[in-house]
Amino acid sequence: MKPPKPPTPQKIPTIKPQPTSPIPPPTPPINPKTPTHLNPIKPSIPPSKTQKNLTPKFSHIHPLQPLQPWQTLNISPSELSLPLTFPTGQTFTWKQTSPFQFTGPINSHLISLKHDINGCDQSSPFSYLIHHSPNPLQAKASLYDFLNLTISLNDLFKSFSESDSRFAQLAPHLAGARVLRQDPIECLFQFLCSSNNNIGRITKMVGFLSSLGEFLGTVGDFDFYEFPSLERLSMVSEAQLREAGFGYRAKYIVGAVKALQSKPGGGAEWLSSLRGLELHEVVDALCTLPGVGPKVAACIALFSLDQHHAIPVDTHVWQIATRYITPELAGARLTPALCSRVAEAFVGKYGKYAGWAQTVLFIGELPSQKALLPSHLCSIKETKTKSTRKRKLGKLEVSIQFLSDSS
DNA sequence: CGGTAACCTGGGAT
DNA sequence: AATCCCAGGTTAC
Repeated sequence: MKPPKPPTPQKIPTIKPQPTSPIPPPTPPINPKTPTHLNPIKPSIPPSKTQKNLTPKFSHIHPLQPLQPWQTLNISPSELSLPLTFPTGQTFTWKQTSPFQFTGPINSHLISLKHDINGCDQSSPFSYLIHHSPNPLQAKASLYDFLNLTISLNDLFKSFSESDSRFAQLAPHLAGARVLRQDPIECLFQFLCSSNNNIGRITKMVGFLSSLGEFLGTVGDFDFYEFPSLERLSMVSEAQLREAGFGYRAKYIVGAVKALQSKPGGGAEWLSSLRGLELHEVVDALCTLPGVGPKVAACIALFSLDQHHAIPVDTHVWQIATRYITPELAGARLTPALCSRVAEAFVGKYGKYAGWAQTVLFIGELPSQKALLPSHLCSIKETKTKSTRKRKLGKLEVSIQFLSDSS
């Protein structure tokens, strides 16, 4: 039994600009001589081992005065599942703030979404609460945009199920798994943190970056910040990031900020302007940024740049593909060339919104979700060491087979 | 141009 | 207990 935690464990006093005024460019508040003073990551996550899964019992009691009461969202559960959308690796800034509630920043709004499973109208069980907003009238529009609600998940699922019987089997268990439409800057820096990394540490790193932004409020045990602008991000040094535990990704962050700031019209505008381009142009442009390769580029493209058929090919997707879509690649290793093969195969199978299908299938592969699926739909994940060994041994053979296949 | 090793870190498996 | 392996990869050789 432990006493209630202090509400603001995460703090970067040397970095945080004045809360109310815009950042004064001539006098950046960072003292580069004292990077060791910076130690925000550790306190951000309590040291106990069992903290993560336990949702606070009274997290609905928060110190913020809500601007307005809860308001209904006109969305059905088949169009949105909170647990299949927020904690599944497309955003790391939203947190579960009670059993059926998630909270996160959308630009400078801080919003909670709640699924009321006891409500009278189960066709429209969601409501939202604006904790903080410079313009509450605009918050709803921002929320709808963020949730990508102009796209009908029902229609997509229907279409995917027609193209793929396995998807049809999976679909009922993964209804409401939605692709968000995030801010491109926020999305970029989140996925810069993701390379060769695990969810827990990515979350900590993103928490660090976030805390460079304007403080928005506290909900449950979590502090929320507006994701920092490039200008604010530029105030943190590589040394500070390394000190904070970013490892080699520290130079990616610093480098990407610089590269973006050198773009005509400013990096944020440059990034957003990619929304109108073709996927290959978007990916090429993103890959010019340090730390952005094909995988990260696809994530940014899909999760923030309206590239609905971008396919981030990671190890999970690779597993799915070799099992169900391109079995001829089974046993081969994940190389860039094969990644694009897999991506093409996904688009061939699911079409224009293949990225959404990929997201659903990816979620189905997550250990947390697998537990909820009927066993016959679960892929057999035997002892890892064995399959890895086999894969390595069979690599040459399979590559040859693949080459002869495609010629 | 395709294949490989190195890269930071921390948690879990061996 | 020490080591290995892996995690939503990218880069440099």
